[in-house]
Amino acid sequence: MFFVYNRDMNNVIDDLHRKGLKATAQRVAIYEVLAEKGHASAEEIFEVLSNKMPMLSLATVYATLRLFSEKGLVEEMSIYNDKAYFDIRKPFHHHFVCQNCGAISDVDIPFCNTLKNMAVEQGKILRFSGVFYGICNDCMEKLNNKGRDD
Amino acid sequence: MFFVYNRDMNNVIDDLHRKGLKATAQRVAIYEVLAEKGHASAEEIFEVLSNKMPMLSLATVYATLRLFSEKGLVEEMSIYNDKAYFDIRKPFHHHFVCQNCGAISDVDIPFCNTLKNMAVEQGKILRFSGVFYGICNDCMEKLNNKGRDD
DNA sequence: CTAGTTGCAAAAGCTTTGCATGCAT
DNA sequence: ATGCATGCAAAGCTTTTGCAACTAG
Repeated sequence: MFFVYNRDMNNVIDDLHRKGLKATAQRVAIYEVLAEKGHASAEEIFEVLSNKMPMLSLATVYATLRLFSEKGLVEEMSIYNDKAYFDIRKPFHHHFVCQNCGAISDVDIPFCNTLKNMAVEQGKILRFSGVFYGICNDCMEKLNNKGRDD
Repeated sequence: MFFVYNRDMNNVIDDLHRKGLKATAQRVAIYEVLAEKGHASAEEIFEVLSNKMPMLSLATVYATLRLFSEKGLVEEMSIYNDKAYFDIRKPFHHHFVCQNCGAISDVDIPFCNTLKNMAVEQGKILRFSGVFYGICNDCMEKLNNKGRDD
């Protein structure tokens, strides 16, 4: 181990060991970036880390995220169809995506039982992904101001 | 116009004209495949049509789907992050995706107000995408039978 | 007639793979 | 010590783009 991202590292190492994974520096770092950001793409994680770990390979980030996903440490989000985002597993929550600036924010909502009950007849439900697409408040404000100037 | 996919073609032509689009044979055909299947990927549509329209280009299918999406004739679905699916616009409904066989089916549910009200504080909501991931009834049965044999 | 569409091939972007090197346990 | 991880470069997919030929209105 030759790299320490922050002091809570031991918790992360334990988390990885509990899932039967070797606690490499790369895995710990990737996990911590995700824990801090909540959700991120492979590229974003790579960017954040490449200063402190210049040798880090993007392929490793992808492999690690896939592994984490299989072990249930993170959840792969389908928000844009051209890029995968990964989310640290939390109790049920959904996402709001701004179609203007691309920002993704969490929407903390208890799982909607109306939905669940009506879908359950299709099969066994393992998870639900809810995504709101719209314009975030910041962009609404900017767009309104722009409208006034014209 | 040198190709007729079926007899309801006139309705499709009108739909396209109403959106200010030229009614080319390719567009009519793509629209009709989508109307019949409900949702499909560009590749799937291309496969279905390539018998009857051997000259059809996959790039045209992509361009057409993007155009339809901009005009509100179809909706782009993010279900798998590696491939886009397109859905004929219908009143609110969600999707069930089988993680075993990949089948996508509709879940007809009125828009859940609990969700909508709690998300509205994040910004202006334009649309909501709800996806249930699980194992469909067919696969559940097959998997159970397999279990018995072992 | 003319703007907009198509087909083709090449390019772009995201993700995976194969393999030699290196490291956690 | 050894099986698993990593890094690198190349390949694989989906999707977009540039451009010449064509066509719907």
